[in-house]
Amino acid sequence: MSDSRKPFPFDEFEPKWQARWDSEKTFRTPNPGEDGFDASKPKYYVLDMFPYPSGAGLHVGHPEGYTATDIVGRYKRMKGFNVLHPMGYDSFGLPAEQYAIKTGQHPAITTAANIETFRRQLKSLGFGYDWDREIATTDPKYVRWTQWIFLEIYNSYFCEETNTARPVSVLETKGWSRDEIDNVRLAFVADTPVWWSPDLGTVLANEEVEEWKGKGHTVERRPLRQWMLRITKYAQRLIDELDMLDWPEGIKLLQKNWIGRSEGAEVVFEISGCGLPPQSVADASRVGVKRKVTVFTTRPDTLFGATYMVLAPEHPFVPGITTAEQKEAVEAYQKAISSKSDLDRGDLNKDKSGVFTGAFAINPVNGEEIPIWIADYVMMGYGTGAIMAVPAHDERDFEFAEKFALPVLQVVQPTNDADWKGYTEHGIAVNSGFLDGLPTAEAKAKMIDWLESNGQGKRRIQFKLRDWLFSRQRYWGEPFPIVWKDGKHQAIPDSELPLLAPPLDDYKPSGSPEPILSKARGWVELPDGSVRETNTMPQWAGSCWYYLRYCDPSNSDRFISKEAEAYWSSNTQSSINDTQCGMVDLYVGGTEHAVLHLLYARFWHKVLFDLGHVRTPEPFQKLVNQGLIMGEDGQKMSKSRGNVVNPDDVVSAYGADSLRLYEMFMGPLEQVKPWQMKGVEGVSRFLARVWRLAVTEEGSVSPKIQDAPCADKELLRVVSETIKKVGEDIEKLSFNTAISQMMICTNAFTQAGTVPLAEFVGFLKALNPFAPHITEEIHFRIGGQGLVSEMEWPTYDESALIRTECELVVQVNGKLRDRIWMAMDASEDAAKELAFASPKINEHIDGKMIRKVIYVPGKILNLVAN
RNA sequence: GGCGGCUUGGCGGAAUGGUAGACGCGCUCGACUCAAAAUCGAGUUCCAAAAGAGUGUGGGUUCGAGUCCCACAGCCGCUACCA
Repeated sequence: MSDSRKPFPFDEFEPKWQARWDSEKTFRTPNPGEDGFDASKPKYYVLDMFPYPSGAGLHVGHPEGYTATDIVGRYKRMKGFNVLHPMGYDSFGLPAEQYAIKTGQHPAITTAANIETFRRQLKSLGFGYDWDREIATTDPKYVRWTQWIFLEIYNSYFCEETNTARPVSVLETKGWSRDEIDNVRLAFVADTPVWWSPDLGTVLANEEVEEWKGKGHTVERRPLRQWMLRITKYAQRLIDELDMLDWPEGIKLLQKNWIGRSEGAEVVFEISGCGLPPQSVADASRVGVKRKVTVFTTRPDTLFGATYMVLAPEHPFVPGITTAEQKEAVEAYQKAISSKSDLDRGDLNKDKSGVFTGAFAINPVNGEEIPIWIADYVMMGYGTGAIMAVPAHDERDFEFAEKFALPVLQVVQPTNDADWKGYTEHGIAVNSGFLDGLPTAEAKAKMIDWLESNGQGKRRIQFKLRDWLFSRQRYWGEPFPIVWKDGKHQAIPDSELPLLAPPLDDYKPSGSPEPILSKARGWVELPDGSVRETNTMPQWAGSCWYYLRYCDPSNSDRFISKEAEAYWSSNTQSSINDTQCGMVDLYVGGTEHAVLHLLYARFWHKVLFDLGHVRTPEPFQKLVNQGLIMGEDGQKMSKSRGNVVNPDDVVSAYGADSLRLYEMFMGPLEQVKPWQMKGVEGVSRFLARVWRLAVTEEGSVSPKIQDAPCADKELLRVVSETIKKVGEDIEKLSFNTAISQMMICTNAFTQAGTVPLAEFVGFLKALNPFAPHITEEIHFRIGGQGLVSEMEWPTYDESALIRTECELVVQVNGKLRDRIWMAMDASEDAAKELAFASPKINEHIDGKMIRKVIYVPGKILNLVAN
């Protein structure tokens, strides 16, 4: 498109207004105590998920959420709020480092260049961020406080009595020993089997494994010494406190399922001596095997139906209990399982496999001996790594029992006519001694009582959630502020923060699990003989608290000042309910962070809450997930499909306002929707129509603009309705319908012939949050003073909305038969009279009795006749 | 397998239980133009049309259902032997 073809000169005025907002700091938000702070205004905190600054630049998904929050932020400013609307960069992490390795440049350089690109692109879209609050997680001034928060976590334990974190100093005063304290810290070191990726040179959290494997990296299971965060202590609170949040129910459920609470019981089985030859009993005692195995079950009511037991192949008791005859088979099986990649264990698991250990366990409830097997369908990582198998009422156990010809014993009677074999629902207990006749729920309770009073088990709540594997072996992350002395870890003094990674020539993966920082001997080895921790933190660390730092981004004394924390946590009425538990009023971002980022950030926030550093129990009050934007072919955008749309191209062809408006007009924010370049043209045409209302082809003020009271009642009504609806729709985040109303309003202006100035300016204000540049420019060209962005939200006269006449729909037996113009407040009798006068109505009620009349004034008259 | 979401014209999508298809795209016709583009105006669910039919399918509640309830199907996500 050549310049002369552009319907309005966005390429000239968009950069002009961006420069003006920038130089005048139009969107600067002062903190309490700073110049220009107005304490009488309520606060509104609207947050975007900050981008990871990749080399590829922004994609069209970014401006979707960012435009939505920008509209809300600009609108709330106009409505008289102190709006906190910041932006920053999640600039640590594995992708940055991989990119640096590929290009041979230091990650600090590539990261800075990428941030530069992102900043330019964000500014070119005219977002009203307070750029004075811009942060990057890699900034040493930011790292300093990430490390400080880590030390707060490190120096805390979880107090079971209060159900909160407390400083470990509490334990010191109680006389706890150093080792005892280290065992309960919220950040702790453990030797644990982890996912190690040789070509990435780092371990990965369980939840990251799939992502990187998908990108072609290899991953293997290894036991390694790692830092962990005790997030499991917060499992119950992380579930319960979801109730206070205005989040989509689907996301809440996703988190609940991830945390995976299940109620059940531990049952203790003794290992029977009968199956054990003397030498293996001796083996057992030598390796410290207790002669009891504990299983976890959610169905203690089925204990009478347990016909065998299964241990995970890695279960530590396995070597001790295996009989001499079975030893070879068991070891072969264990070896086969450990060499299997998890892919095999996952995808190719159609067939159950397992081996008999030769040992037996005694069912505590009836004294029966049942065989102990090992099988890979039992995981070491969940429950106790051992199960009682009840094949009659568990699908997996049933499949296994069928394959290995193990007995299947019914203990639950279905309540419907289903076959009892493989019946896993609740029913009535049978063949179960003292439980017989009880429904499942009661049977569970009675069995747990029995187990507890006989010392054979106890009630237990089990979570799927594992402690958070928090260390990485990479270069591009925050080093741990920890040194090791005499085999024990300790925090470095606060005065040494931030602890930055040493410069390295080579940060490529070595193929060994030794962290990359250990290569920097001069950094690692300290004069007093202690050595630095060489692991680094995962990318999540920076994104766990960035929303707090925005509140007070340049504070060098605290991660956030008490005053800033108090003000930005203060209660404003959210649009959904009146109580506020989260600091951020509105948080918009993609579903890909539904579990991990949002769970980790909630966890850190709760620790900070417990320690008295923040006053809200939750970080994010209202969460909205924007839907994915698909390619024009309806497929996910990807380079390989060649359907990627670059926002820069759209901006240069149609302007930033058109891109913003189009992304909001595509459909509901939360919905998945395909890109259509024709649609961008459509909204661009709409903006051109608005432009031509006020500006002639020569660029002067259109003569249609008349600075006189609006005499056109209908036009006045449309403008008033538009201002009303746009405001309401922004509150509901229903941007597509707000835009369609503004299109209706523009069409009304166009048809009206003259455009009354006051109404037109009101309209410009309503359009401003969506299309800030063109509205500023038009306002300027028609002689307006000041910035539209700094004006108050337009008002309208309620009386202008009132209609006196309406088109009443007349139905006969629910079918539309006629429409009648009549007074809005007409009585039912008057409406009926008009209806009976209609030939179309008479045609349908002729010769019939009117049985019932439904009249909704202004809407509908339904005659029920037969 | 489990959980969640979605299903409305040729397309993107509108519809507090009350005129289905707002608004936009596309298309058709007209105006302007030597012509085209742009722009402006009219039309556009289906059927030639009256009648009628019509919101994935089948049932139900209701004076009235795209909307509420039950069952089913298809598509898209996430998750996966969690005992």
